[in-house]
Amino acid sequence: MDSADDSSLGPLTEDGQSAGFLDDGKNTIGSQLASRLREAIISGELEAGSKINLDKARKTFNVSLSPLREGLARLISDGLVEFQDNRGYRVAPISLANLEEVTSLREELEVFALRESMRLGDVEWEGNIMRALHRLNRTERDAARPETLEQWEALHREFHLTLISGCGKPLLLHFCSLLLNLNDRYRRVFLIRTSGDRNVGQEHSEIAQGAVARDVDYACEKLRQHIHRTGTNLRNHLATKGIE
Amino acid sequence: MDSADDSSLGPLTEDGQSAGFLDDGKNTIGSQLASRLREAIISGELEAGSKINLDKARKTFNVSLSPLREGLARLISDGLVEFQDNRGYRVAPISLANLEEVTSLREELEVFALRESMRLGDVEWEGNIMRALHRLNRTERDAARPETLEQWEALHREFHLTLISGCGKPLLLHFCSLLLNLNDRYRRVFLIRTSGDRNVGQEHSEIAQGAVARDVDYACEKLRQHIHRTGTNLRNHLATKGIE
DNA sequence: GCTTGACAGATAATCGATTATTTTTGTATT
DNA sequence: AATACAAAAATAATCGATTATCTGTCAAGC
Repeated sequence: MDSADDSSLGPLTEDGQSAGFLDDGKNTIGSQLASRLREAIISGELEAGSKINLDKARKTFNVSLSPLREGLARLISDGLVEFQDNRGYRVAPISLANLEEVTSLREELEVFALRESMRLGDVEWEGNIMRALHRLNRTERDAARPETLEQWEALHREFHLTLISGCGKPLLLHFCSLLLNLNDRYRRVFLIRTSGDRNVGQEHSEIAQGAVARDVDYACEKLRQHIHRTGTNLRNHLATKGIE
Repeated sequence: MDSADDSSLGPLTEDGQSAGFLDDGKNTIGSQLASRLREAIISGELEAGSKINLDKARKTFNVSLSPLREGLARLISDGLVEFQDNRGYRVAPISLANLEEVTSLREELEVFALRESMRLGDVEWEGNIMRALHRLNRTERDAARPETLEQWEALHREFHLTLISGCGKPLLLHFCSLLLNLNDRYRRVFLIRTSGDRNVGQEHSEIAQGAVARDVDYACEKLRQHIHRTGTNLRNHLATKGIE
């Protein structure tokens, strides 16, 4: 059938969300579900485009409809789930067109946000960048061990968000965070190894150093190229798998 | 108390949503609520920053919690409602900083979308612009008659969305639509008359004509100025009312 | 007088059951 | 065989009641 393969999705545990943000520990079931589902979608555990059967999901996660809908509603804001009245939810599909839009918008918005951050960011912002860079570059990605991939993805996301965190524009940050989610899904679904002619670690370093040195043109151009190369790389992998 | 003043909000009627988009008529209560609440927030009927008491709202609209939460969840995606676990919903607050961000992002995103539309848009896109422009310029705004204001707002929104509708980037359109919502709320809450030195009708005409003539630099600059002036205008009104 | 903690009322979250809608299946008709 | 329709099954939406959490109040202790 068309249903998402959720066979490996266990019931909810009490861990809440994982990544670096402070967790007030008072999460509702709906919140936990949102985190759990977000990770399941971004990691590819739930297949892109597949229908989400509420009844099955309810049983899988051992929850009632209310928090399930609650959680799914949040993923709609994230662009990871689509919804139609009386027809339910489905995992947002992937496509070449979507990937290209995500890449194009990242080039536009992330670069704009970086420019603004360089204009407004303070010393703490600079420090946060250097820390995020260091942690990222110290983490090895080993395709054989999935937990290192997850770890790397989290730190990579953190790095990109930190870069632009000084821009003072909450809405813009929200948009960028959303685009990053969508982008990361492509990378994780296609389990990309960076192509031979790239040294991603160095690319990150150049961006970061340009940023803290306030060399606006340099840093922005490096970031734009970084995003663009990732897009090209992913596009090739998509083409290989025959996705249009 | 802190609760939104919903005294004038009646129970749900079966009208569905109003503006020019095709309505499949099969809307759920949650959908209708979302439209109803969106309009209530943008029009200022629900005060910015006020708490939304679920129980009162439930009684006001004569619905159960489930569709109420459903509707509110959608407004979160729209940036019109904020939510915190176990602490409920509140109408998104307004502030000078938020207005400035909205203006700034509109300048960035709408102009980008217009540029892309001019690159990709076809003759139908051009036609849609001219129609939207004509309908907008034919509609008078009379502060004495609220229905003309609503009408004008709907057509104005339609015009701006049509301008950028040729860009071929659904996500970008979504962002712009969201920003337009936020922007329109400021205008409607502050019931702006355009300042004397502006002829908004002419501004719209210039943008539209530049767009269909494919004079990229001209049209984009006119649009940017148009957005910027609106921002400045609104900022002054905000300052007058003592909002920071 | 000020803080702390227990209680009560208010509010939000969740559940299980019911209702509405869609989708599938089977059958009769052309 | 293809189409159209009707009944049945599957699925989504909603409801009313229950449970969990939060917030304000008041009294006891310092």
